[in-house]
Amino acid sequence: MVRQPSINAQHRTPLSTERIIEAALRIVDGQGLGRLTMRRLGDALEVEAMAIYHHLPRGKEQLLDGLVTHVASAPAEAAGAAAANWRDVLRTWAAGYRARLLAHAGVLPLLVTRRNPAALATTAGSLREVLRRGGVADDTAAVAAHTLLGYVIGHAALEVRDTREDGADRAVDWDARFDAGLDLVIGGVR
Amino acid sequence: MVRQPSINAQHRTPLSTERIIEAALRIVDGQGLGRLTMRRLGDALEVEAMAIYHHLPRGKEQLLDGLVTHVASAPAEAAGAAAANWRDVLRTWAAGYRARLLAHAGVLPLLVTRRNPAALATTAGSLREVLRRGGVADDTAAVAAHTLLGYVIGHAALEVRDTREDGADRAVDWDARFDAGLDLVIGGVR
DNA sequence: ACCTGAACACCGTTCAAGT
DNA sequence: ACCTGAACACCGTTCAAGT
Repeated sequence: MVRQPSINAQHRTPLSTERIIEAALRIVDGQGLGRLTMRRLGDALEVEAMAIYHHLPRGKEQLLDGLVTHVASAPAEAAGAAAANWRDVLRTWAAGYRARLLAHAGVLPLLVTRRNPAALATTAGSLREVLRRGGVADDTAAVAAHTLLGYVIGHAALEVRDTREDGADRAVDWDARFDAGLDLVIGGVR
Repeated sequence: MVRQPSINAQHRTPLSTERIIEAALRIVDGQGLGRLTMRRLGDALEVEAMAIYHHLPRGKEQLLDGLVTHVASAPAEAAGAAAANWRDVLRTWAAGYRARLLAHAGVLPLLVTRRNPAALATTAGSLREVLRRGGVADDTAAVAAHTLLGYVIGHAALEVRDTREDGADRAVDWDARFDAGLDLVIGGVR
């Protein structure tokens, strides 16, 4: 029998980096990036704000880095990319990545900063890998990977801002728009 | 003869929205967005921070909106776009817009927010116009305009973060990378 | 090891007051 | 009309102290 730790006001389930990042993401998704403060985050975790520094010594900077990693690190699955059509693999990845960015739109501004460059590099690298395994030349693969990743991020930015057509207030079918642009980008790779 | 207002400690050249925005952009470009505070901006303008509110009643929100408009509103020149090759017109616009975004990289996070949607809409509209005058069908033009604008913004984001290749520390030739991606996007439009 | 409480140097913004 | 000064309710972070 495993000894259960006694739970009371003093000894709660302890904080962890994961729990902190998840709580922070919940605040950003629900209330926006501007309302993510160390004090509010502490409240959400039922802890004093200063307790967070014990787990994230670099403070808020490290917290934001964690959010970027959590949202932006979503590499394409290279498994079986040689067998399957690599265009379909990239299309599937792009759809998922777009959904991810839109679900956490509040994190988008952080993705566009100098912070935490490794997060996006991993994702970009996985796209290159899919292309190379699909038989695309190295140079072309590098260009296509960055073009595709840039397109998905930039398009998500336009969607979030809901850029209207031409000043007219005609609504845009963003799903169709994204797919058409995606075909344009992926279709151009050879 | 026009009467010159006397200039002394009391009656300096008065504040204006333009001067405020320009000073703010200088701070962002030189020290980063995080160091743009109303108090520091006041210092730069040799005025108390509270004086700014007289010109920007919505305060910092309005200040940031102004920065976005100043940086992101750079429409393509449609003049003579029918005569000239529209692909060249778009290529030239893209190069200029990219340079603009990189010169004011600190503003990039603001471009990716819900604020001030009109700024980007104008730019997107001008791209559509260039395409339509070049004889591209309406639907295709709308897609291509958003794809191109999304690509340029997203690519600028990748550049600012200096996404390394694949985890290796091999440096990327961003100029060449951008041009190649641009050809991919523009070349795909028909 | 993990968390708290008080304190410090900042923020954005309001509001009444000065010229 | 245009700007100032004091004040308020917040920030992020430090540091010594508690358990």
